[in-house]
Amino acid sequence: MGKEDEETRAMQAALSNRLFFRLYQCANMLHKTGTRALDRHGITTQQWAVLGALTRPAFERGVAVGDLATFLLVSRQNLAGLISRLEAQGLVEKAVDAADNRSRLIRLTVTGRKLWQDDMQVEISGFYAGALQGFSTDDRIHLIHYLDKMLKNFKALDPEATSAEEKQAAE
Amino acid sequence: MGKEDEETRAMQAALSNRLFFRLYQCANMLHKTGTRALDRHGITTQQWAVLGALTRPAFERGVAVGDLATFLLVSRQNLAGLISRLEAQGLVEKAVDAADNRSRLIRLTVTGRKLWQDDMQVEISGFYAGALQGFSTDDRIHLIHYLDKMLKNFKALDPEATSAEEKQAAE
DNA sequence: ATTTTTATGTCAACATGTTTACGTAATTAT
DNA sequence: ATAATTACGTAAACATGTTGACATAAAAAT
Repeated sequence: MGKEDEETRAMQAALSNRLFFRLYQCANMLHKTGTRALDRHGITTQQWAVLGALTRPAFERGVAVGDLATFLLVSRQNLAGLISRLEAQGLVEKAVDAADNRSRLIRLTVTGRKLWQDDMQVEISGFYAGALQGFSTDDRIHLIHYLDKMLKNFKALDPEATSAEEKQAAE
Repeated sequence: MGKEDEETRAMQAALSNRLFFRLYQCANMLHKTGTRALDRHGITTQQWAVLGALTRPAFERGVAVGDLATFLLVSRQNLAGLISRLEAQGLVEKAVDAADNRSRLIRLTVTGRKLWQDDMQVEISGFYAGALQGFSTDDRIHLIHYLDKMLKNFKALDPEATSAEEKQAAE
C-alpha cells in the first residue's frame, strides 16, 4: 500500500471523527437550548418530540405506545415514563384501541393540543429561527437529506430497527 | 399578509420541524448503535468522546475538567461522573497542574492510549464505514459544515457558552 | 380448545444529561 | 493583608436514554 493511500485513509478517519463529534455536540446543545427555550411551559425537547409526533395527521386519532417508540427511535420502557409525565400534566391521554384490546392508543388531550398550537409555537418558531440562522431553504433541504441518509445507515446498523422495518414492510 | 406568504411560512416551519426531528432521531441512534459498536470494550459513546478528546495534540499533556466540559459541551458535574468511571477503569488519570494547584489535569493513562489506538480503532472505523455508507468525501465535508454552522447558532442561544467563548476570546 | 405470539406494564440497574447549591482551597485583585 | 474570584468536588433532584426480566391479558395460530 502506498504512502498516499495511508494519508488518504488517515484524512478520511479525521473527517469522520470530526463529523460524529459535531453530531454529538449538536445533540447536547439541541437538548440544552431547546429545553431552555420551552422552559416557560416546563416542556423538554423529548416531550416536545412526543407532542409533535402526536399532532401528525397519521397519529391524530391515537397511536400505540410501541409504534410511537419505533417512530421516535427510543425504547418502549423509556417512552412509558415520558408519557406518564405528560399524562400527569394532562397533555396526553390513553384510550383502549377498539380494534385490539391489548393496545392502548396515546393521543393529545384538548389541553395538550391547545398548548402545542397556541402557546408553544411562539417559542418553537423563535428557536428554529435562532438555530437555523444563516440557513437558506436549500441548506435546510440538503441538511435534512444528509440526516435522512445517515438515519437509514444507523437503522441498518441496529438489529431491532431493521427487523421492525422489515416487519412494517411485510404488513 | 398574502396567502402565499402564509403558505411559505407554513412550509418553512414544516421543514424546520423535520430537520430537528431528524437531528433528534440521529442523536438517539448515534448513542444506541455507537455504544453497541464498542460493547466489546464496555465503552459508551460519551466515554468515546472523552477518550477521543484526550488524544488531541492540544490535550495530550492533560486538560482541566472545566476546559474539557466546555469543549464537549456538557456540564462539569456530568463530566465528573464520566471521568470517575473512566478512572476506575484505569483509562484516565488526574494530575495536579504545576502552574495552578487548584486545577487537576485529566489525561490518558498508558492503558487508555493503548485501548484507543490498538483496540477501539477497529470498531470505530467499522462504525464510521457503516454510518457513512454512501457518503462521498464532499458529502462529509458539507455535512460537517452544516453541523458547524448549527453549533455556532446553538452556542449563540446558550448564555453560558457565549460568555465562555467571550472569556476565551479575551484571553 | 390449547398453544403461541403479541402489546403493554412494571421493576431494576445503569449511564448520561440538566439544574441548583454548598464547601474548600488556591489564585488574583484591591 | 484582606477580599473577591476561580477550579474543583460533591450532593441532590430530576428527565432521558439503555438493557434485561417477568407478569398479564388479548389475539392469533394450531
